[in-house]
Amino acid sequence: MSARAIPYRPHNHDACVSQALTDARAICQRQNARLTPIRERVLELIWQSHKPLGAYDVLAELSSDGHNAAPPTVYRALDFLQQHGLVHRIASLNAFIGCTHAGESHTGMFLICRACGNVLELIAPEVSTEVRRAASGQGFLAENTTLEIAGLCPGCQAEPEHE
Amino acid sequence: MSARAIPYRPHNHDACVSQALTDARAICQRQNARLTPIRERVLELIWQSHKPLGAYDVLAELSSDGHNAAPPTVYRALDFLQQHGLVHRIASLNAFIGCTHAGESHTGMFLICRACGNVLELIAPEVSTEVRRAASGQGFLAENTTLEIAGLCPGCQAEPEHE
DNA sequence: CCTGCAAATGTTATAATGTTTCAAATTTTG
DNA sequence: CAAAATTTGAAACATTATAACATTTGCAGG
Repeated sequence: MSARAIPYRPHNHDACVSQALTDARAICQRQNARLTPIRERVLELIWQSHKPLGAYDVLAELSSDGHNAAPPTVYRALDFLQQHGLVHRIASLNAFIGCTHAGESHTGMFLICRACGNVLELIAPEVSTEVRRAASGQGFLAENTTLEIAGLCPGCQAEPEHE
Repeated sequence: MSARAIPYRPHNHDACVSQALTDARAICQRQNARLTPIRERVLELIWQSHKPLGAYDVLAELSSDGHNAAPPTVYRALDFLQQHGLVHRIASLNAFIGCTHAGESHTGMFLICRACGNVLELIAPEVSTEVRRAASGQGFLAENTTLEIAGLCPGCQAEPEHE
């Protein structure tokens, strides 16, 4: 898997999207899962930026496509994409973001900039290790970790308080 | 601050509640914050168990008190309690739980049992350290961490799959 | 080919969670 | 006490998510 762009920095985002779609197709094929047009379109919409998108935002985009969709359509597509590790849900925002580590088994950790809204997904093995250790120290069997960190990205620390 | 009960194990829960209320009064006094009757009642309700309670659950309890409250009443009380570190919001559950470390400055980590629904709040300095390290490794200024771990508590691992 | 099953999608309605707004009451302060 | 600030009441509304059931589509086996 190739080097990854940093959300906060300018980059050719179209490349992110097409890479994500290519990866997704491969992953679904490998898993015998059907990346139907709707699902692919939702994935593409989610990937429009590195800012998480709400389900109803996706819905609105679909509508402006001319696709007359209802909420369940979107939620079902998102469920599918989550199940196959293609998108993540950000619980603290009720929103969804494309997985930048699809295919790799991982527990994501999300750095959410409260100023620009971009989110960086990070794999931090040392964090995962300590989390597991802390849980098992209590005899707790950890299955699923939600780790979301709100704050300021490098760019927004530099120029505080304006778009 | 005294030893803390473990949610998963039987304990005199009334003691938890009254301890929490006593602590809360002291903390609010110290901070010149007004723990009004509604706020105190909401805190008490949240503390009824070690399972997180939804805002509308609190609302229902208030109603059965005879108190005819509307949603904003509950959300305002919960905001206040959060602001003063007396309750936490569990983002992955849209629910609230009493803080078992009120007064101590901390970043909570929550072990959520998917079987019995109890939640243990944990302070794990090594985890916090690694989280900070991972964030600042990206030049990210971390302000607020959401760390919620779903899984099975010791008791529910022992007797799998029944109430 | 076609038939029948399973998976996916459409459609309508509704549930669950959370906020805005403005008015009234209460508490604090000068 | 009077003015200001905080808290609460109340109604409406916004947002997020799911339930239930009908319909269509893709596909395997006869």
